[in-house]
Amino acid sequence: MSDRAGRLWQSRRGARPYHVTMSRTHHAGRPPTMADVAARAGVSHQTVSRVLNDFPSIRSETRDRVLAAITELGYRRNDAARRLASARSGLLGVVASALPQFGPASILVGLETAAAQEGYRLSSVNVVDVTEVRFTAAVEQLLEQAIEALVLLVPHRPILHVAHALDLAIPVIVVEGDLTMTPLSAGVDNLQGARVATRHLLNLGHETVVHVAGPAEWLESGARAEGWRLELEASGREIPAIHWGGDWSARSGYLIGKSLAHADTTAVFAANDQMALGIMRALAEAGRRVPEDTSVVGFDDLPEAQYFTPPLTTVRQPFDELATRVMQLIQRSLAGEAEPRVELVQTSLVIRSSTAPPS
Amino acid sequence: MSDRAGRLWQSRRGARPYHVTMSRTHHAGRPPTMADVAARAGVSHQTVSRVLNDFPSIRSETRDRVLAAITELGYRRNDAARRLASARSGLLGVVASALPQFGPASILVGLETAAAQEGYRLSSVNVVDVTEVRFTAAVEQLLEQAIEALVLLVPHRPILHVAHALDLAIPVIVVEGDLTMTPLSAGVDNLQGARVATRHLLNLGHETVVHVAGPAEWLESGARAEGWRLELEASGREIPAIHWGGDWSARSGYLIGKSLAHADTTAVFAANDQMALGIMRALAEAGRRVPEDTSVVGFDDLPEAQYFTPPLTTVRQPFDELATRVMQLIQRSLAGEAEPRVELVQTSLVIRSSTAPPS
DNA sequence: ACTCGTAGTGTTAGCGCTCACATTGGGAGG
DNA sequence: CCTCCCAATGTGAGCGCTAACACTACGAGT
Repeated sequence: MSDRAGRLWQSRRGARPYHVTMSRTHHAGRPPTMADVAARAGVSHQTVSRVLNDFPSIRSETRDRVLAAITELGYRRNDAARRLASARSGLLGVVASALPQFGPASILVGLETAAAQEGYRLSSVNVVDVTEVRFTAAVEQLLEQAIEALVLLVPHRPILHVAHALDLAIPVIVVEGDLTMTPLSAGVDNLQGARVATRHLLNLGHETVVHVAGPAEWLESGARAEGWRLELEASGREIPAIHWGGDWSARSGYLIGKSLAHADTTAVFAANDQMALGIMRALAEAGRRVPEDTSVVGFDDLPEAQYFTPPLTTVRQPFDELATRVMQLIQRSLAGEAEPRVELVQTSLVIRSSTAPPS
Repeated sequence: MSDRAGRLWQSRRGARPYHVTMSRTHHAGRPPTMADVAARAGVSHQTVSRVLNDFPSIRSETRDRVLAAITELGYRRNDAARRLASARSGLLGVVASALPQFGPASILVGLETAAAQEGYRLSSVNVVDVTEVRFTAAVEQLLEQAIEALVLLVPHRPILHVAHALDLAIPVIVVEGDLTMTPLSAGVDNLQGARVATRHLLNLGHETVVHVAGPAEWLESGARAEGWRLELEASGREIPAIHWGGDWSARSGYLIGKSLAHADTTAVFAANDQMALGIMRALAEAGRRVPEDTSVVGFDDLPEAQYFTPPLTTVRQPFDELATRVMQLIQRSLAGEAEPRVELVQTSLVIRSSTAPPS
């Protein structure tokens, strides 16, 4: 008999560095293998394998015997051996750069769900400081795991150039990045979203709209700024200088917001909700009311945005749908479909109380 | 010759289900192995292995030859084979349940950083709907990957009982959970934080404090409610009924906040910042000013909390430090130290403008 | 009766690594 | 000058699984 029934086995042999020598003698405590299960069930190891992999032609009585043996021994399949023998990892690699942010985190969770439905799992790495070295190391680490596709949630322009230069043999899907640079990409239609936001403010009667942009190296920043510019241009309005220096944080919005609190700014389009929050705070402290004196629009539609003071008019990003589309791209590409493809997910304007006609 | 130099290799053999038959014939396009590198460098495969694993006794000229061969062939180590042969995964498993939330996401990122410094990698699974079945499946999936320790970022009471019953042979670290149930756990000192928050309000002169709790099945909810209760009790104050029904979201705070907008509530302690935001919104809509009519304290210190209207007084959680402590627990346990241990990270009260003496 | 197909199972050979041990060639110590 | 040791490298086995193919029994078709 092995350990007590139902014990969940797990080797602890491994708790040492690779180079430390150690006897390989099979001590009684090692986790059971397929051969152990096979012996106990009175079948061959291959039959055990077939049961575990849901092959059709197994007598149900045999299957039951195998399953019973598995339970009795507390057997658990060794994923490393499986991957090695099958030359399949079933793994999708994800490199992310701002996981504590609502957007990336939501996409990651959505992707994990979508991947699970197709039998894939995720292996993700968060790159804290986004440098070429760190990024390459992250990709390298994922490739050693034999990921079958790579998803890039790192919308930094320089990094995407690096990614492009890697020239991998697996599909690479860029999410929220430059949707023209990589064959496979998916993203929110930032340009359209920014145009709609700007148009909303113009329709309310504002002469022009000021834009507080995100960090310049993020591609979304560029797309949103471009959408804003295009819409102003299309309406023949004056195009104010872009306020750079934002880093997505409320704090940066607050800092920029302070400089915005002069009388002739009646409408602000912020590149995300957090910065919009900071801007509204700065305006309030300067004695300017939102929306009476200044209208503010954000981008993202955070769950909290509805409860800001005032509730924020913003552009909603459908993260779950984006995740689904990414998974579709991966599957198509894995199935051999080679054409470049850009999945553009549409945003929607959520009008709340932070926007009003100029007074 | 192989492909053009520098090409990053990656097998595509795998893009099919496990049971689909396929020839194993070595086509020219397969990724290079250690043997290929060895042949090119004119050494044995073992020497290549030693170079890759930083063994000391390698002549530097040999090392250079091997490294050159690796670069020329675009060789990349096969992690599955490595794990199988070494019986080590170098993997830490993480089960999380609310990744898009700031707290869990921050801990995960911090843990990934801390783990990387010790040569470990993370394999994480997010459990979207927290049921026993889903949770067990997540753990099972991680165990198949031969994780060396398991971190539970799932502070649901029923789930932790399940986890306890699993009886794993690897260290299990519960983060933010019941710090008495599992031998190894780490968390923020919710009780202390809640007491300090409550005391702050009492010190301002409030008669008593109302508590809006988080979801009952989350252990943090209980600890924060308990801290609040203890502090009121210690001061001999009336203990109002707890407002349950919150789910951490601003929306739930808003709903509860509506019922709070009657005149005799002068101080509210919310179990997190988002709910505090919702409460403040509801109070504002009911014509009650914060902090003049009602003081509000949150918990978390989200980066945005400082820019709420009014800026929120709240309890800061040091997520990064928590992650570091978790890693320390893991290492101690992996090193064989067996005693139960609870790492309690101290919170700090951040006083801003949402609290004031009653008027 | 004799193929033939097929359901159900077993046998064998790797997958690409690391481990343990074997082997070589100097340089230090007697 | 011979031994011994150790640095530097090689050889062989095997980790636990899946792929490919072999095999058996049995019922259907002719």
